[in-house]
Amino acid sequence: MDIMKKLREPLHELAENCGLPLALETMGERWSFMILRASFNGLYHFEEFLDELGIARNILSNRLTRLVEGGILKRAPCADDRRKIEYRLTEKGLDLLPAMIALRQWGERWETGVPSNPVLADERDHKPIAQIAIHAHDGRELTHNDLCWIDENDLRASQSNSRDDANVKKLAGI
Amino acid sequence: MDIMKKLREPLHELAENCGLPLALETMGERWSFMILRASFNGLYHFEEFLDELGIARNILSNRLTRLVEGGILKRAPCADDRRKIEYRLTEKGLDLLPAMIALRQWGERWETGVPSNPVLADERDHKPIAQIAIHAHDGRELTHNDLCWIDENDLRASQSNSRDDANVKKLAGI
DNA sequence: GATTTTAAGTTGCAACCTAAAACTTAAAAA
DNA sequence: TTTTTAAGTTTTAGGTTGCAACTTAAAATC
Repeated sequence: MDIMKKLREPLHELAENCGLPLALETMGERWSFMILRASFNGLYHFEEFLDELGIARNILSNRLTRLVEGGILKRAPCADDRRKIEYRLTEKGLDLLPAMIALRQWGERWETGVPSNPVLADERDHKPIAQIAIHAHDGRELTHNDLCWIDENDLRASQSNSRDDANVKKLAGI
Repeated sequence: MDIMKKLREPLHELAENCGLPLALETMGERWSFMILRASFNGLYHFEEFLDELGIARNILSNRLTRLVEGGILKRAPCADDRRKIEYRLTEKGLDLLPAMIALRQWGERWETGVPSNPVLADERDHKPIAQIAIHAHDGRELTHNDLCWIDENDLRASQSNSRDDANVKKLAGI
């Protein structure tokens, strides 16, 4: 049945201790983020995605299947109409919101001519949300200059004393 | 010369006022984020990317060209060795770091068996950075339940008084 | 100075994936 | 009972990816 198999070499085979290749396994596909965005905007059904995205039927079918297999969406037969199937975000899917907003904000900031309307806001006071940023454990905002890589083992060991050098590597290329 | 043309329909034609499709135009390509990550890790040269990523030569060549065209990397001939070319992150490229870390953290959290080592930390105190999250303008952390869409026009108009309903749309599907 | 090696690409080709349109199946509406 | 709707498959053409071999220019080595 499933004629569209995934024979591409998985990205994550190559990079051991990093979540990024794993994340890209499903979300790095063309259309994945657009489908996710449509889900966040309240679309549930196959034909709705079809109309909204202008994607081909077979590709949509394939991508939805992959998102379901990846645990990002869940399929649920519709109670009142047994032809219909609802695609809904799982907790795992909902948890992609910060990444998606970060990408969206980046696109707004750097790609020309995007007035960005409507705007994502806090429901409490209706003010636009802050830019997604990197924060230290105590809330200070950090830039790429403030970051370094440290080895998991040194983390546990050093809690406050110990020599300061250990396996600290400055984030290069910046 | 450039035999690999981009004939795919651009994603952003379909979705007017949103930065996401624009962002995905370049970063939605397979390998784009992996190349970006390699750049953040201090790789500059073609052959370095080749060894690190296990990508095909021609694909790497094509992706680097697109990233340069997209203003995310810049090409710079190497001063001391005129065979070499350095690919370096632009400001626009550096600004993708929050989105990339958000994706990486998501991958770590949800994809099984990723011990995630080394860990990204604050250089000042060597403590791991916080999870990337959505924040209100005043710093409160927000979840998808706290969000809504508001129309740009109402934003300007309503500053504190005016009727509260206007064009506020709850983020659905959640 | 001639030959080899390195760096960064191109080119050719087979396998793979995508897109558009037509077809299928089951359930609901008319 | 026939038509319409929802959600897929199948077919087929054409675009994309990946591997290996080739190219070009500059540096290193003999």
